[in-house]
Amino acid sequence: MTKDQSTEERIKEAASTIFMKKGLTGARMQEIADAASINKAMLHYYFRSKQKLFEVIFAEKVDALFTAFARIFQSEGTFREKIEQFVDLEITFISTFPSLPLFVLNEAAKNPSFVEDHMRSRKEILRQSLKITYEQMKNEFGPDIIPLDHFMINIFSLCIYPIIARPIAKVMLDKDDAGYDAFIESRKKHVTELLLQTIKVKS
Amino acid sequence: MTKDQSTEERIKEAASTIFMKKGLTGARMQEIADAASINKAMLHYYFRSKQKLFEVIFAEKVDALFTAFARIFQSEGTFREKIEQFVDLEITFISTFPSLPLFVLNEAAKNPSFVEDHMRSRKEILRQSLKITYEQMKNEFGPDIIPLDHFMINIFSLCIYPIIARPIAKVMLDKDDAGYDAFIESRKKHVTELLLQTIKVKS
DNA sequence: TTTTGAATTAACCAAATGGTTAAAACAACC
DNA sequence: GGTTGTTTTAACCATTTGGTTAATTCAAAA
Repeated sequence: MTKDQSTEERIKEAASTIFMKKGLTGARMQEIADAASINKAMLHYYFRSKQKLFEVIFAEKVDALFTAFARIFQSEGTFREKIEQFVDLEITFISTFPSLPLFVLNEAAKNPSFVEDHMRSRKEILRQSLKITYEQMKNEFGPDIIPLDHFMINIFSLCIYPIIARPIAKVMLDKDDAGYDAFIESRKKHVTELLLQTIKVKS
Repeated sequence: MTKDQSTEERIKEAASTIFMKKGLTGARMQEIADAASINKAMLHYYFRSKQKLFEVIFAEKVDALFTAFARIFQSEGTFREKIEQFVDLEITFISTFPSLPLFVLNEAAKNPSFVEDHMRSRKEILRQSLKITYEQMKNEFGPDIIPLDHFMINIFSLCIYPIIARPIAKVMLDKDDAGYDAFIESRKKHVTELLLQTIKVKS
C-alpha cells in the first residue's frame, strides 16, 4: 500500500485552497489542476468527479474544525482557566484559517442533510468535553446558572462571528486591517470576562 | 417614464430567490428566467449581464439589512427598552430572512472592496443610532463601561450567528427544527439579559 | 530484459452556459 | 391605418466546463 502520496496530497491541497476561496460552484477543475501542477485528468483519476473531490475536502475541513474544538476543550484546570484557554485558542485557530467557518457554514446551508450526517458522529466528543466544564461551573456556582445550550452558542458566536464578518465589521468599526487584527486580539480577554460574568445570567 | 414595472420587478424577485439560495456562481441565468416566467434574453435586456444583475440584487440586500438595523435601533425609551427591542426585532428579522446574512457575508468575503465601498455610505446611520444608546448607558453607569466596539460586535454576534449556524448548531444541541426555533425564540430574552449584565464588563 | 500494472499526458467530446441578434408583437401617437 | 419606439421571443453562437479515452511513461517484479 505504498501509494504515491505526493500527487494525491498535492491535489487535496490545491483543491482545499480553491474550494475554500470560491466554493463548490465557483471552483474550476482546471484551476485546481493548475494549482497542483498536474493534468486535469488526474483529478478524475484520483477522485472520479468534482462532487466527490469536494466531499472529501469538505469532510476533512469539518473534521479539522471539530477536532480542533474538541482538543481545545480538553484543557486542564479550573473552569476559569478552561474558558480562558478555550476562547484564546479558538480565536487564534479561526484567525489562522479565517475562511474555514464561512466555507463550512455556507456549504452546510446549501446541503444540510449531508453536513448533519457527517457531524452527528463527531459532535459527541465536543459536547462531552463541554459538559465537563459545565459541571465544574455548577459545582462552584450552584444549580442556577446559564443553560448549557445558550452557553455553548454564546461562546461560538462571540468567537467566530467577528472573524467571518470581518469585511463588514471593519467598515462598521472604521478600522483598517491592522486595527481589526488588534480588535480581534483584544476580544480574547473581553469575551473571556464576558463569559465568566454571565454564568449566573437569568432565564 | 411609465416603465413596465411588472417584468423588471418579476426578474428582481426571481433573481433574489435564486442568488440567495445558490450564490453568484451557483445561479444560472436560465433558472432565473424560468423562475420569473420570462425569456432568458429579457434578463440581458433589463440588466445587461449576470454580474450587473447580481450587483443590483446584492446592493438591495445590503440596503435591506442596514435599513432594518438602523430602523430597529431608532426605537424610543430607556436603553434597557432599546436593547430589549433591538434584540427582539433583530432576531425576528433575521429569522424571517435567514439566508440573507450568510449571503451577504459570503459574497463580501469573495469581493471585499465592492462591499466595503457600498457600505461605507450606509454605516453612519447605524453607528449614529447605536452611539446614542451608548451615551445613554454611559450616563447611567458612568464612564467605565464596555467599549462601544465590543458592544456592537457582541450584539450582532449573539443575534446573527445562531441563525446562520443553524444546521450545525442543530446537530450540536440535539434539536429538531421545532426545537431549534424555540431555542432561537428563547434567545431573545437570554441575549437581552446577557447584554444588560455585561455593560460593566472589564477590559 | 521483458512484462505488467499503475501513473500521467494530450487530445477530444458533449453538454451547459452567458450572451447576442434579428425579427415579431405590442402600445402609443398621429 | 400607418408610423415609431419599446418589449418580447426564438433561434443562434462562442466559450467554458466537467468528464472521457487511448496512447504513453514509469517503476518494479520476474
